[in-house]
Amino acid sequence: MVRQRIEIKKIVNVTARQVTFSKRRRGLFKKAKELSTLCDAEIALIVFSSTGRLFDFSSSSMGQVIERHNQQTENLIQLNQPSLELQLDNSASAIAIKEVEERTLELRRLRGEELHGLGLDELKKLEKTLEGGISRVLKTKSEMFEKEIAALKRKMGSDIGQTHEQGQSSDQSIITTTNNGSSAAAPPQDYDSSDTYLKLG
Amino acid sequence: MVRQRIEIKKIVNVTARQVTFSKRRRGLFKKAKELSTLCDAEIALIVFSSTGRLFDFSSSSMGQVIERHNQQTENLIQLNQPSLELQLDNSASAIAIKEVEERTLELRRLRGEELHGLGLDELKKLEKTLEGGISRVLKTKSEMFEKEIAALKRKMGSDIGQTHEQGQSSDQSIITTTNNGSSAAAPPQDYDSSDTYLKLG
DNA sequence: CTTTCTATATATAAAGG
DNA sequence: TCCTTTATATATAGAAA
Repeated sequence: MVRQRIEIKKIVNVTARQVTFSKRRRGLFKKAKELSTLCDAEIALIVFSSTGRLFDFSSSSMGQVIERHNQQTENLIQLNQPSLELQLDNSASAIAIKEVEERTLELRRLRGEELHGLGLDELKKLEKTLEGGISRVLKTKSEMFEKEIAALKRKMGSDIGQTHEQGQSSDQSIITTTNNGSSAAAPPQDYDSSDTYLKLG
Repeated sequence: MVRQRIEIKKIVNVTARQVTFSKRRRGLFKKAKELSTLCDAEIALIVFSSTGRLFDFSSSSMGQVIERHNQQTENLIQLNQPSLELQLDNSASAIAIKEVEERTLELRRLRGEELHGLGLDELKKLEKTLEGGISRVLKTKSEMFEKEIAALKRKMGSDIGQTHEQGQSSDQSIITTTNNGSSAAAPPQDYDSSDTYLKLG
């Protein structure tokens, strides 16, 4: 990257590799610290050199960040590592853990997080699932709005046409959000089969 | 660090913070990957944005690196209690099963299936998650297309001796147009009344 | 939140201690 | 492995889309 661009592949010369490791490791940790400070992010960074030496950094506590990571990704196994072997022998436990992992991966993918290994077909399938999900969520939401509106109308009818202030700020957002989600008036471009995603606006 | 040196302290302006986070996060992950490749280092990097989104990278497997880290730092203890194997297994099993249930429910909700008990806020949150997911899925998909196109152009160029100007990656069109025509992932629920929410528009 | 552009601040490859 | 120095490759602040 400097006097001569280096290719990003393993440096064969051992000495050069160590030197580069030293310098880049420092830079990396510096950047990590800056990011956590500047943007109020929670960061954990663990680095093992090729010689096995450990370097780490955590904006809060390493265990805390790792635990939070586990909660999101739920690689669960982490939590049980002391008795991992024993647990793997236990069929019920092993099965359950496997299930958790499967579902966790699927969840992450639905959140758009673990997409890199996927092929085109899988991405399309994901897309379709997401479109279906959002469609139903929007539908449910609008049903709630309709009920609310109906209830409000009943109330107004039973009153004498007076203005009331009981309306939460929610009803304003109701209208906005609903409009947003249901812009079916102007169909986008061409689609051959799917019509669901137009609801995304 | 550029037109004006910035102080390394929390950026108060929310928008500015997000932008900086986005850019620096990318830089950080890039550096981490380069270091692991160049120097054959084992790296785990976990970042939570201030809004709670997770980003992570691991040169091998996250669990593997974390476990190695734990071994070095001796963070973990437990399992000292002999004769508790059965209990551990049982509790692990119970925990895992509970996790499976939680994740299954979340999955179903993302698929738009188990929405009835939810309140407005939860629906909105779901919607946001789904939109984020689909956005990233589409982005990933279009990136694949772009790569493919670029590869094809290179090929054509070397075959015919033509020069091609790929220009900017202005393929927003791909994203919007790219809805598939294949892969039928049968959506679980009925669509017949799926236009209900349009009435509010 | 992501990305583009541009002007500059940083990081770092090389080489030598 | 760690510190220089120097010349150059990258990263990124700010503004805007």
